[in-house]
Amino acid sequence: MSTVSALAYKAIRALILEGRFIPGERLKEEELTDLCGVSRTPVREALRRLALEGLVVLTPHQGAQVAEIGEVELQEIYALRAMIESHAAGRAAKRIALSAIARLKVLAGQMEEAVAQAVRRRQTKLYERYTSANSEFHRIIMEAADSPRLSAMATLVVEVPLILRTLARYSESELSRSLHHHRELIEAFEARDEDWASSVMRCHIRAAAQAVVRPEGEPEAAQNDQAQPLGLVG
Amino acid sequence: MSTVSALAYKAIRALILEGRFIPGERLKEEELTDLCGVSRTPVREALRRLALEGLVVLTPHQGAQVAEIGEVELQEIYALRAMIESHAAGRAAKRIALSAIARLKVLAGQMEEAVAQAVRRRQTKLYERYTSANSEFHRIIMEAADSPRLSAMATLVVEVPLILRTLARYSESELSRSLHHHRELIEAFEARDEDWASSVMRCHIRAAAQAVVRPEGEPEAAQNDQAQPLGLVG
DNA sequence: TGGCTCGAGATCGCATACAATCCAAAAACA
DNA sequence: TGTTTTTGGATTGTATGCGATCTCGAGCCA
Repeated sequence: MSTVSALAYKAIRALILEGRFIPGERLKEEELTDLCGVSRTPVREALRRLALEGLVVLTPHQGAQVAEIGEVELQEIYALRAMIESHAAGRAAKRIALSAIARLKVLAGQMEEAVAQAVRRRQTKLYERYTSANSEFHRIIMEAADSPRLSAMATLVVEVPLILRTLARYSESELSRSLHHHRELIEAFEARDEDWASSVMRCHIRAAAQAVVRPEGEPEAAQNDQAQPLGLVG
Repeated sequence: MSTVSALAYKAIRALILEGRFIPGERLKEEELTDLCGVSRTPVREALRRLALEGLVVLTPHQGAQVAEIGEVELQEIYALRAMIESHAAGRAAKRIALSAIARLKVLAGQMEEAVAQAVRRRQTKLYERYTSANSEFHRIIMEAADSPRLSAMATLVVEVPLILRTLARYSESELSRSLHHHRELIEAFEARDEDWASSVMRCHIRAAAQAVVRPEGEPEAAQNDQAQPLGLVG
């Protein structure tokens, strides 16, 4: 978009998701004005938009602050995410193009490779390769569902948890299960089985919900089933 | 709220829902400025908010217009509504207070009475009594679900169809079914049966989706199963 | 006559000035 | 010394001015 307002929106959103502002922190308009290099008007519009998307909360005459998310709220959000994404998967099963399915296979392969490599090297960070592939995987399915409103709802529940900078700490067996979910989803799509796809996605999200932990949580001593910190995996 | 911005939001929203602006009509900021008695800034904020809620669409440098909804979009919306409200009913089953259930019974009774009266008098309009009771019925359930984000999503799909000024044209048997759904829902709540409540609500919405027609549709000759035009019934 | 270009008017986007509100620290009082 | 009041600064809310962009019709050319 060519509008300055959209620019401010993206900038502020990025700042929040990068953790430059922590949950609960107050966002002063003038401060953002400096950071974004635009005037207050577009900053205000961006804040209003972010508020409706749930990333910030704003109280009249008191300004905006980054949304705080409690444990129960996080569970609520994951429940909604399971609802939305499973619905999307169901719709996608009837509509997704063969080329899109092919792309899903590539992505699934990339994730498997990334995990295998991380396990081999015993390294704890495979964020980038895994999560970017994972995001695209989910995005493709959401697009295939072909329901703009559903997409809008998805961003509502997918992005908000990110402000917590939550990491999913997956055990090796959990990781493996997640990878199998991806493959099973693809099979369900190829079978054009709405119900199957929907069910697998529901499992996938519910399983992910079990693995989210707070970033300040210390990396505990590894169990024999070694835990892998990741970005959001679900 | 004390802010002028919120006032403008409510005013514009009311104008749209009243049909004072028809779908596709352009909303000029200055025009709204006059109608609301405030300056352009709060009007702009209101329009931005309405855009995110789906009531208006706005394109850069071209202003806002009331959202237009096609037939397929309407079906999409009802599918989402079924998803959202059935989920809400499920959550509500586990949480709803007994006092709220009591209130639901009263409302169900009122709707039954309204329908019975309308059928007796062969009158075609029972909008007000029925629809207000119906709205409260659904609102209570949504509140009992105790999930703010879910509520937000609900307004997204409940309000948008209203700009079409759609009427549900229910046959007497369909009306009867709807009333039975209400009672069945209440029973499911009393049984604290999540799955039952969810399923009934899904039926309720899907059935409603079948009965929505455009307002400009002429009132066809009544079948032997006499059709009752109503507001949104589902 | 039909299509294209260009320009005037209208409208929007952004910046800025002013007013209303809130918060916190200091002062006054019990 | 503890509590209330007041007052100043900071911050948000609202109005308005200016420049940018778009729309649409008149005029021009083929």
